[in-house]
Amino acid sequence: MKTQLKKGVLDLCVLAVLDRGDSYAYELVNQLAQGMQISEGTIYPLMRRLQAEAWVETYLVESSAGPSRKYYRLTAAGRAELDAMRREWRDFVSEVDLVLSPAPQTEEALS
Amino acid sequence: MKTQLKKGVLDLCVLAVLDRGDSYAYELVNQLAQGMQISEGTIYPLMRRLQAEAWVETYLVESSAGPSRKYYRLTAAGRAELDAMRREWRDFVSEVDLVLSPAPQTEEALS
DNA sequence: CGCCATACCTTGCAATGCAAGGTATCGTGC
DNA sequence: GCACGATACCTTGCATTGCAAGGTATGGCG
Repeated sequence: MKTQLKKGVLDLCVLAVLDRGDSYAYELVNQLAQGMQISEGTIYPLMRRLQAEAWVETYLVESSAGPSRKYYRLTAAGRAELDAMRREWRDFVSEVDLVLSPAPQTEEALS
Repeated sequence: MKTQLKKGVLDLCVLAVLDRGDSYAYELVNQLAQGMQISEGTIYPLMRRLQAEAWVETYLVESSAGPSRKYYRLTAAGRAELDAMRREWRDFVSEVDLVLSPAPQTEEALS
């Protein structure tokens, strides 16, 4: 999957996944990696940004099969942002599809 | 419109517009700027990239209202690339929409 | 001649995805 | 006990690309 296309969409995807239930970075990578391809080097800085924006908050949970997991939970602000991003995404897709669709030829263009 | 979302889509949009007829950078900006917001600082490096990939070729046309225009014409390779990019775009949108759609809850998740 | 629109272009910055590499914890097998 | 793989965290440096800001040149108009 083309790297550039993902820019600006991964935030949305992560928030959407978190909206279905709390999770931690390592798990998020594995979930999203199935269809989207995303690596650890991407997710950790990303989660820091989301937290810096106060869209998520964290809590530690000890694991019986490795180090403690840092779980992320959507905040109210995060949920609001998710809604806004969903709208932006829809508008963006519409806009691009409009450009991609064959333009209705004008009368003079048909000569 | 969010800057990051455009990354990787502008190539596609420009190729799609050129597929409807030759054009020059200054005009492309004005056309795309209506819905997409794109500036000159973006288009000129972009056109150079497209040309470097041999997806477009150029020819000069003198204008009666300013300096000569550098027209861009899609090459056969450019048209093939456009088709490939259209498919990538569709797949990408499907993938993101899949993540955004509420996941079908599994039996155990419903406990 | 000055000014605006047209039309070209470059430089430097910001954002972000990723590969590569590093650290620590836990269970399993020897 | 100890090596090893899986789990889980993290950082550094690079590549790509959109954009603001600024620069140059042409042609028509007052």
